[in-house]
Amino acid sequence: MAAMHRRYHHGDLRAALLTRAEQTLREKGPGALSLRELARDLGVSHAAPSRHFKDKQALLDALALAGFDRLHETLAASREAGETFPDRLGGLVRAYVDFAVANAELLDLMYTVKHDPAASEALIAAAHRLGAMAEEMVAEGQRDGEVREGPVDSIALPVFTTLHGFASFAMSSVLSAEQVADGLDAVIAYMLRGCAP
Amino acid sequence: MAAMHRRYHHGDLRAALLTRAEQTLREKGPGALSLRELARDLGVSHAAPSRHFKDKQALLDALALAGFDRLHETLAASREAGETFPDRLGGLVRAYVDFAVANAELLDLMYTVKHDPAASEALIAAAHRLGAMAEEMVAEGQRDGEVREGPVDSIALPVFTTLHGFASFAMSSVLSAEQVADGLDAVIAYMLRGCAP
DNA sequence: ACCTGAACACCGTTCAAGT
DNA sequence: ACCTGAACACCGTTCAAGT
Repeated sequence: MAAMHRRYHHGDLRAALLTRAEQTLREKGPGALSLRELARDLGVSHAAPSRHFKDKQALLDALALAGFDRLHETLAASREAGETFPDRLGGLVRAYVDFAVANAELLDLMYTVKHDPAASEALIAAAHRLGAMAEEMVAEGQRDGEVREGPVDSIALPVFTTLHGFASFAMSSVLSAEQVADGLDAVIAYMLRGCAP
Repeated sequence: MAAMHRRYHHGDLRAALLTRAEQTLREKGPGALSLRELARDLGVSHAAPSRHFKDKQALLDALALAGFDRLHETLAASREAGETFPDRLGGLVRAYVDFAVANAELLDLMYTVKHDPAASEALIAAAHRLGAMAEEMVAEGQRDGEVREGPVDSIALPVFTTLHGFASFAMSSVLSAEQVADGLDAVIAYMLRGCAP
């Protein structure tokens, strides 16, 4: 085993790049993210990352996609807990906001305007999967008579919109941590008024 | 006048840099924004911009700040038109969404997570000025009995949040132009339910 | 005041070559 | 398959020097 010591990278360079990239994204911001530094940190030549990501944007896209997966898992888990529609909605909002605060730079990356429209297809699909969760929750609420009738979209879209808007304010520090905590209940109450039969 | 021809820049390099920067931001995206190219385009040495912006981030901040000013003007104008609260709210939403679609990259820049918390003070203040507009509108609606009673913030914050969330989806192309147009009325109706007495 | 020109330390990307 | 090393064309920032 000493023979292959430091020859090739330890197994999965791709995963190592993503992990390390997210770490520096969180600690030093998106501006400090450099492929060359990443390679240096991982003890690999600066050209090595290109085997796994065709360019820097491809790494950023992969990072964003992984972020959507994790957010999706988190929200799905929150949806399980909660007997009533208000409980489930409240749980969803809190989970989304918590993720936004804990992963501000990543969430920013996830929703950043892509100038190349074709490249963002997978990211848009991932966002739609999130929207679909809101739809399911609303539809379930309608079946139980806890949510007003009408096209699911006409309620799920505004709900998802408010959810994301609040998280967006929280992550961009337009709202302080205190304002987020203080405003949360009012926002949830308002959302419930918008959903009420 | 031929004597000063091409010696110094045409009067206001600072303003020229901002104008040109916003143009390339819109046309080629934020990744293509380079100080050196900007200087080249304006026929000035690559070190000249540093006289007006201490670094690249300072230029981006100035750009974002100017964006907030323009958005503020646009929204203030939309608020004048409209006799009833629903009319004024609808006008505000449409104005914000129009701005978001027409200036997606700029709005993204305006709300981008700044890793240096101190640097973004002025930007946060600008966002708060926008929030204050929502507060005024809600307070006015309360006086006229068109909006439910209670602390202004408990209604204005969710309203502003929904507003921004929808614009954010529109600009990040999570929603297509069609989905934005189709969803607008449902979102406004939902907001009004959240505000209703 | 405002700008130039050179210099420095970085980038991302590509490509022949190695194992 | 996976990585290296050198090369290329760019960056942002700084700083003496010019007018």
